Formats: sequence, structure tokens, C-alpha cells
Amino acid sequence: MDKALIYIVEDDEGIQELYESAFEDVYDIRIFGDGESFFKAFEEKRPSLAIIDIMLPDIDGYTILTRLREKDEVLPVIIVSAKSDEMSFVKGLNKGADDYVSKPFSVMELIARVKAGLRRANLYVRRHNEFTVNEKLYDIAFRGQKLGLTIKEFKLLKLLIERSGETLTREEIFKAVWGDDFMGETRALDMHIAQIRDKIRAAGGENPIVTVRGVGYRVD
Amino acid sequence: MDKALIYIVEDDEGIQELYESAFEDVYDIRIFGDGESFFKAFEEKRPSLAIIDIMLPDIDGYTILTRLREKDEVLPVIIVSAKSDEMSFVKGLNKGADDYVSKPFSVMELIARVKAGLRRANLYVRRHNEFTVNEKLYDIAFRGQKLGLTIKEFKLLKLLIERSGETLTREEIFKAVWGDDFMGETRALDMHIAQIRDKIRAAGGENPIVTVRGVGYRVD
DNA sequence: AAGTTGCTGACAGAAAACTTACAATATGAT
DNA sequence: ATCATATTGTAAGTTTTCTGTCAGCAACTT
Repeated sequence: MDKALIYIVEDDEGIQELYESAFEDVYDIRIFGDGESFFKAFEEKRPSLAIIDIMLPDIDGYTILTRLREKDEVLPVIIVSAKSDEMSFVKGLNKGADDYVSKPFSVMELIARVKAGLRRANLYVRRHNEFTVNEKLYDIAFRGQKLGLTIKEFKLLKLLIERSGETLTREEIFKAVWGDDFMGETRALDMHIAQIRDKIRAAGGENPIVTVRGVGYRVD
Repeated sequence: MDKALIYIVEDDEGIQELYESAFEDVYDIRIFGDGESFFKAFEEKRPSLAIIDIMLPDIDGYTILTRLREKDEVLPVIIVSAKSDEMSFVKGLNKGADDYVSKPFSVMELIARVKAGLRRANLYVRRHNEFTVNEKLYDIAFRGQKLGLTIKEFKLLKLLIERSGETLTREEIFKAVWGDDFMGETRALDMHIAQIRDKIRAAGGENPIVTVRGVGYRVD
């Protein structure tokens, strides 16, 4: 699992440093001093979560939030405000923020809220590199293209993706996907691997499943 | 879904501003300084909810409420009062208010109550995509066409609609629709699904219920 | 009694999973 | 390099599993 990417819109350099030290090593963070650079980066790569300070010099944080919500309705957004009054809290939530933290905030608190936000977002849909695993649809997409997997294929590919980088032995795979009752030698696993590879190719991708001869399979 | 329209009767300008900032962008609001303009607007367009301050200069809020109830028995009404005593609370509810908030009120609280009021109003009829679920009639319409569902069919389709996009397993569905006491394998679920599909087709729609083999069903 | 509604069991059809057989490929020894 | 061997890939066919549908029955309503 890659580190979650978090975009932060914050102009105060002191607070920027605070974010850096707070999230260092835990999340990949990118800090933007203004809305424009944030949106530019957003177009290139969508983060897992955004933290927006509403007291910015050039632009109102609420405007950023509103504009962001036009592009992405589900991205978890945490609003940070110096105003600790109820009004901005309410306004933030109304504009589509998922959570609200007021300055001065405790780093612990912020981390907890980020975690909660990421968990909410990851509830159904998780991204791993090129893959998007949708637990509710029982399907996986490759570069946005749904693969249309059967349950076996879904379970199998999900396993490989979630433990990508790791070579899983045939036995491990059997145990995880079929349960303990797997019966010795069979080509069943290879079959399904072939099916999945076909479907990924049909979606326009190159085979991402590596065969590790004598051991099992791996997704990088 | 359009924004809900809320009429507010309030003469204090400070409080008027508070309403404006609180509900901005979330609801369409119109604020009236007196009862007459409120009723005039009411005749033209009925709101989804009304908030009435009972401490008005020219007219008693209770009178407005009483008169309103002659025209509309179900409109959710929230009474706002500076008197936080129990008497006005009871009086308000007796006159047909659905809820009661006393000044000075927390904006959060007010928003929560408005939401609750709207939810109550929407209790009977809710829209999800092409479907309109009517709790009171125990029926669901597809593109305005009533389907004429039986209770089981209603519960089943309602479940699928309310959690649309999500694949529900047969077991989940059984638990939700039949209760915990569902007995193993049976074709009952498929039967009802088939019935619902027939009825939707009869109403001129394409089958919106997706079978997820080995798992359950889903409405997109 | 007649009509609804909900359920069951039987069966058919379809989809998925698996098996078999053989081809293709990688690996290591020669 | 070449070959032998072990291992994996794949096509075709078979089996199993799952869903859809039908007919019929029981419970309930009107």
C-alpha cells in the first residue's frame, strides 16, 4: 500500500512546517500557498484527502472548496479555520467539507481526523497504482476501465493487488481464495490468472501479473 | 434534487443575517418581516419548511401559526422564541408547531432541526434517480409510473434503491427484508426480483436490477 | 368462494469453475 | 548454445453451481 497523498492549502509558513513535521513519513504531502497551484496539481494527480485553510490571503477557502466539489464530490476535505466560532463550522460543513478543525489545533487531533477521513473514503473504493478495487461492485477497474470480473477472479486479483510487490505462493493463494479445502494439483489457478490477464488486455493494459516460476504470482 | 425552499418570519435584522449566513447555499430561503408578506408568498409558492419567530411587533407568531395550519396541516414549522420557558414551548406545540427553538439558539442546533423537519416532511416520499418511494402508499413509482408493488416487493426494491450502487448479498437482503429467520436455500428472493422486473418493464423501463452472480443483486 | 400474496420444489438454462490434455516456456545441466 | 525437464499457459470439454421461471399450494383478504 502506497502512502496516501494529501494536498494542503495553507499560506502560513509556520503552519506549513507544522504540517510537514506532523505528517512526515506517514503520508505524502504537498503544500500549496494558493488555490491556483492546488487546482493545477489536482488536475495532474488526485490526492486521497485535502486540507484547506479558509483564511487565505488571496482567495477564500470556501471558494476553493466549492470549486473542488464541482470536480470531485467524494474527496474527503478537512477545513481548517482560525475562527473557532460556530458560524464558520456550519458554513464549512454546508459547503461540503467532511470535517472541521479550528486553529490552534493539536497535531494529534488533526492526524486522527485525517485518518478518519481516509477511512471513510476507503470504505468501498481503494486505489492501488493502476487498479481501483470496488468492494461494493465486486469488480476492479484498470485505468478506470471496469474489468467485469467473476467473484473468483475478483477475490484473486484483489489479493494480488492488495499485497502487490509480494510474491504469493500457489498455496497461499489457494488458501486465501479457495479456503483450506484446496485439492493438490490443478490448473484452476492458472486458468483464472489467464482469464484476468485477458480481461486486463481487453481493457487496453499490459499484463501486470508476473509469474514467478516455481513459486507463484505477483503484481508489482 | 432542488434546494429546499424555506420561509422565515423574523423582524430582527441581526437575526435575519444570521439565517442568511447559516443557510446560504444549502437552502433557498426567503425572509419576511411580517405575517402578511409571508402569507402572500405562501399563496404563490408553498415552501418545504417554515421558521416563525413568535415575538413579532405587529402580530403574534402563534396567530400566524394557527392561520397557517388552516391552510396546510402538514408543513413542518419550527417556532423560534426568546422566551425559553416551558409555557411557550407547550403552546407552540399545541398550536401545531413541529419543533421549537429558543433564543439565543445555536446555529448548529437550528440546522439540525431544519434537517430533521425536512426529513420528517420527506418521510413519505423520497426520490432516488428514476424511482419515487412512497412509504405511505407502500409503493414505488418508476419515472412517475406507479408500479403497484406488494409489501415484500416494496421492501425489497426499497432496500435496493436506498443502497443503490451497492451490491447486496442474498443474505443481507434476506436479513433486511425477511428478518433474521430466513431459512436457507429458497427461490423466494429470485421470485420477487422477477416480479419487480416485470412490473418495471410493464411501466416501460429497462431492467434496473443487476444480478451479481454468486453474490446478490444491485440497482445502479 | 375467489382473488392476492408469498412461498416451495422442480426443472431448465446459463454462467462459472474446474479438468484434462497438450503446447509453450523457462531453467539448469551438458 | 542445446537439450532435458519441470513448470506454466491455454484451448476444449465437462461438471458444478447458481439463477430464472413455472406450476402449485397454503395463508390471508375481501
